[in-house]
Amino acid sequence: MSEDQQFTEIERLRLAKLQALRQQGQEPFPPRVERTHSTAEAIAAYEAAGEQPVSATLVGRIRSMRLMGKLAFAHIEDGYGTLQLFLRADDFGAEALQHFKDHYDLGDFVEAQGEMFRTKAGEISLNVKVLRMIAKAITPLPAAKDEVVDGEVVRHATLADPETRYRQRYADLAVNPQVREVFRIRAAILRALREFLDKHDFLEVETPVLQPVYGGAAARPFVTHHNQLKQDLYLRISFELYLKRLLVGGIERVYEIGRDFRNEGVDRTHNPEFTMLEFYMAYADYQRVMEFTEEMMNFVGKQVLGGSKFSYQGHDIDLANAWPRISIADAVQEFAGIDLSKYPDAASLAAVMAEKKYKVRAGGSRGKLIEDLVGDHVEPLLIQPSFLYDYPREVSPLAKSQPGDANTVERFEGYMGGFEICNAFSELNDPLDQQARFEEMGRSLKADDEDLHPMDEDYLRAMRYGMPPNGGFGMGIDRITMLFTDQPNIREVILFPHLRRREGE
RNA sequence: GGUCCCGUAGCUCAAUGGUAGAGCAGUUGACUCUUAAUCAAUUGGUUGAAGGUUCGAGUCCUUCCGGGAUCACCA
Repeated sequence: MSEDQQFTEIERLRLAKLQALRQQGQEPFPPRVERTHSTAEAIAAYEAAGEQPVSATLVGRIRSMRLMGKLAFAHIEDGYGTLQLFLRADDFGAEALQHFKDHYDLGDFVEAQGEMFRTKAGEISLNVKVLRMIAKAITPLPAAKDEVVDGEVVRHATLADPETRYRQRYADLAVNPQVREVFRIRAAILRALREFLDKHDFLEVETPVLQPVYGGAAARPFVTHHNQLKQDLYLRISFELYLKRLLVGGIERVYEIGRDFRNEGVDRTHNPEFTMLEFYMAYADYQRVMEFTEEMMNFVGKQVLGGSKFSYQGHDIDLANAWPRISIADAVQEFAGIDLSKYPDAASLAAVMAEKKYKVRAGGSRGKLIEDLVGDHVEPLLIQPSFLYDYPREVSPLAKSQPGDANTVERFEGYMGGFEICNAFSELNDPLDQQARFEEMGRSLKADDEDLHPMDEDYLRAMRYGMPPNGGFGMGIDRITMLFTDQPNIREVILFPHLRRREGE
């Protein structure tokens, strides 16, 4: 491929401008810049000085240009806002103005030194004395133009194609300010969660991403290989079993925020890698964790949104209302019209579901069928923050059974906006019961997939040393971010979501 | 993986089976208070790829690539 063919016509023109700058002794990518004010600071300083001229050196990216014969206007954008540059032949120099017109483009980063003033049209601007290129843009940004309507900046014909936006997130972020805002909120959520947990004496830890035995959830793992050890390793599907080992070690309250990997289908609420918070709290049960969850989410709302109310996809949601707590049995009775106590086994439950024309999965256990009922008939209705509790034992191998009801475990899930946001239980700490559950699960999984044997002997050994009773909790950060930023798709809250590889890339 | 929809200029989008277009961006010129600046002129295309039907395909058919929605899957 010749050099000409890898660049578009516009790019070749810009490369020529870059070469011209170099030939004139102006380095288009200098290593150091001057900056006395951000754009916001410069405006504040000018106002604070009673609108008397204030000297300032600003940096930023050129976002608009309006060129006239002996006068030019341009807006630059930095991390704090935008500001208009005013270049007039009288002050800036006729030759310098022509040089600017010939060599500077939208998207270039510049350093501008001059004095703050107000234009005749009333906009606080920088009357530029000296302008310098600090990073030349070869490829044009995909945005068209900004229009100011009632003080709001409206950007026209901006990058909209989702594929390009995700593959070239840098371009998306550069031209779509609302995308930057999503990730600012995401960071604020993480900060607030850490602040809350730290305040409550939790210790933040990091546990292995590469694991010889995966576990803690029912999901297919990614497999990788360590060459020197000649050993297959799995990317973790949860943190659970490692974090609970730490309770055995005497850490009473522990949490981890990090990445989980699940080799499963991809849709608008699932990405192959996603960010999870898990915490474990010794001497707490699932009821205590439920209260703590409400408290934590209200704290996050206050820190991130400044209150408890937000809107998600047209629904007004309020974190501060007491979160309704509904048992699985009551929820299924109310929303699916089935009294679970009358159908004690998979066959009879499947029969009544078929009678009601509900979807029935072939060969599903009673617990699995109950989960399906909840997923189809209850979950989509739970728009306001709500808890479902008391789950079937056979879909919860790490949760403690209810006293007096071995088939029901002390577990809850939190819902908001019509999807699951968290999952928690009174953690099983009886090593003998745990071993039986693993064996049970091994058998039921074996029927589907011979490869799935998540028996973790070392975890059982840890538990035999004695694990304090504790409540555990897991929450998907991506989904919380979707809710708080009103995004319908998980890819909108992940900077570089996974997409299929394109030919030749 | 199944089904449906989509892919046209750098960006946003048009085009009954009949000459591939517009706005913005770009280029050239005019303009000393513009702000989607304005005015005049103008460049830019293997219509995602490869086949097929047809006198003629952006449009119809097949396969492939990529994306979106939905279903399946996901304690």
